[in-house]
Amino acid sequence: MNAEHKSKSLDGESGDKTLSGLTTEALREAIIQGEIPPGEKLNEPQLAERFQVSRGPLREAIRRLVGLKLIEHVPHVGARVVTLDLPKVMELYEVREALEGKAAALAAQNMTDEQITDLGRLLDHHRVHFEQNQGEYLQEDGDDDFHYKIIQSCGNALLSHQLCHELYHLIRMFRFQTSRLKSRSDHALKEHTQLFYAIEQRDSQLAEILIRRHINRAKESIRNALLNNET
Amino acid sequence: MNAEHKSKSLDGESGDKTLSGLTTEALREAIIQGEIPPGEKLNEPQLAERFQVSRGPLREAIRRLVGLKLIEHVPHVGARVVTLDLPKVMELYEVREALEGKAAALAAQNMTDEQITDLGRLLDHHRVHFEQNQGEYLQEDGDDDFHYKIIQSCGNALLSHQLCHELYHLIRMFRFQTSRLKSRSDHALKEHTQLFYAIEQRDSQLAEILIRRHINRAKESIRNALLNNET
DNA sequence: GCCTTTATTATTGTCAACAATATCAATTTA
DNA sequence: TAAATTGATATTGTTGACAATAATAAAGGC
Repeated sequence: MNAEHKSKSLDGESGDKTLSGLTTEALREAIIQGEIPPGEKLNEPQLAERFQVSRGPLREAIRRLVGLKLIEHVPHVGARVVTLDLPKVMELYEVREALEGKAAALAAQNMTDEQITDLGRLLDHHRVHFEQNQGEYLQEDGDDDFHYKIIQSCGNALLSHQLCHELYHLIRMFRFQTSRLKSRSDHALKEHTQLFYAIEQRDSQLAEILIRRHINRAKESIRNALLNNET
Repeated sequence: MNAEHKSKSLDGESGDKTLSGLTTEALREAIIQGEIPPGEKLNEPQLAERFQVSRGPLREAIRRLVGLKLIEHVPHVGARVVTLDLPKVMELYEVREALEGKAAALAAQNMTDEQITDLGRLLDHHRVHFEQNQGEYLQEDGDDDFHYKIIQSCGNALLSHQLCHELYHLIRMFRFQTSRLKSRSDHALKEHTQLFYAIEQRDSQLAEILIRRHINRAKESIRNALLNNET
C-alpha cells in the first residue's frame, strides 16, 4: 500500500484504515486527477500490483467507486473509468441544480447563526483573494468550497451525502480535466454574495432560485466553452 | 445459489448472472421485504451459507448494497441493514422532491408523444382500478408505477439512475414496512391526473410545481401517520 | 457484587490459487 | 484477401485458508 493520501478525505471514511478503504481513496484520486484516464479499462492484477494489495481489496475498492459513479462495471468484462462528455456533464449539472436548490432552501431554514457567520467569513476570504489576485476566483475543494459549506449545513444528511459523497467527485474529476477553462470569476463572487444574503435572511425560496440560476449559468458556460473548444 | 428472483429486476443489472450479482439481488429483496430486519447486523458466514455462495461474492453484494444505501458498513465491525426512522424518511422525501421535481420538468420537455400517450394509458388503467375497487389506489412497482415512468422518460440518465436505482429501493423498503398505512388514494389519482396534463401540455414549470407539492403532501401524510402510530 | 483486566472466540479483512469467461492470435475456409 | 473457426492466453469471478480485529467470556481485584 504505497499510495499517498493527497487530499482531504471528503467521504466520511477517513477512519477506514483497511486496505480496501485506503485503496478506494488512492484509486479515486488517481481517477479524479487523470492518472488513470477517462475511459480506461481497469486491469485488476496491474492495479493490485500498483497499490500493493491483493485483488480482493482492489475489487472492493472498484465496487465502492462504482457506487460513486466514477467507474462503470460490466460482468465478466471488467471495470472502466467513466468518461465525462458534454451530455453527461449537462446531466450532472441538472442533477446538481435540483439537489443544491433543495440544499440551499433547507440551509436557509436550518443553518445556525454561527454557521451563517462562518459562511460569511469564507465569502469575505474569497472576496479578498479576488481583489488581490486580479479578479481570479479562488476555487477551493472541500471544507473551503462555498457550495460545499452550504450543503454540509443544510440539515439533510441524505442530501449532503448525495451531493458531497457521490456527485462531488464527478465534479472534481470534471474540473481537473477542464482546468484550462476560464471560470466565471466575476459573476461567481456576485452570485455567491446574493445567495449568502438570501440565506442570512432565511429566505429559502429566494436561496433556491438564486443557486439554481447560478448553477444553470455555470452549466451554460461550460456548454459554450466545450463546444467552442471542439471547433 | 438458491435464492429465487422474486421481482422484476429494476436496477439495470438483469444481465448479471454472476454469483455476486445474483446475491446482490437476493440480499436486496430480503432487506426490502423485511426478511432481514432493519438494524440487523449482517453475519457474513451465515449469509454466505444462506445464499450458498462463498464470502467473496457475498462481500461484493454487501458493498453494492452499501452503494444503494440499504446497508451501512463500519470497517472491522461489519455491515448492518439501515433503519428507516421518521427523520430519515423525511430526508428521503426531501431528496425525492428535489429530484422528481427536476425529472418532471425535464419530462415535460423531453418525453416523446408516444411516451406521453403511454403514460396516459397507465393513468387510465389506474383510474379504472380505483373505480372498480372502492377507491383503492393501485400502487404498483417498477414499470407500472406512475412516477417511475415519468422518471424513466425524463431524458437525464444520471437523474433516472439516482431515483430509480438508488433511492427507489429505500422507498420500496419503507413502503413494505408501512404497508398497513392508508395511502392517499383519493388525492393521489387527482394529483397524478393534474401532473399528466401539465406534462402533456409541455408545461415544465407547472409539472415541477405539481409533483413537488404531491411529494410534499405524501411526506406530511407519512409524518402524521407515523406520529399518530407512535402515540 | 461490581468493575477492570486478561484470555478466548467469532467475525471481518486479506491472500493466493483455481474455475469460468472473454479476448486475442493463429489457422482454416470460402 | 477477407471472414469464420479454433486454440491459446489473459482477465474476471470464486473459493477456502490464514491474518487481524472486535466482541464476548472468564478471571482477578476491590
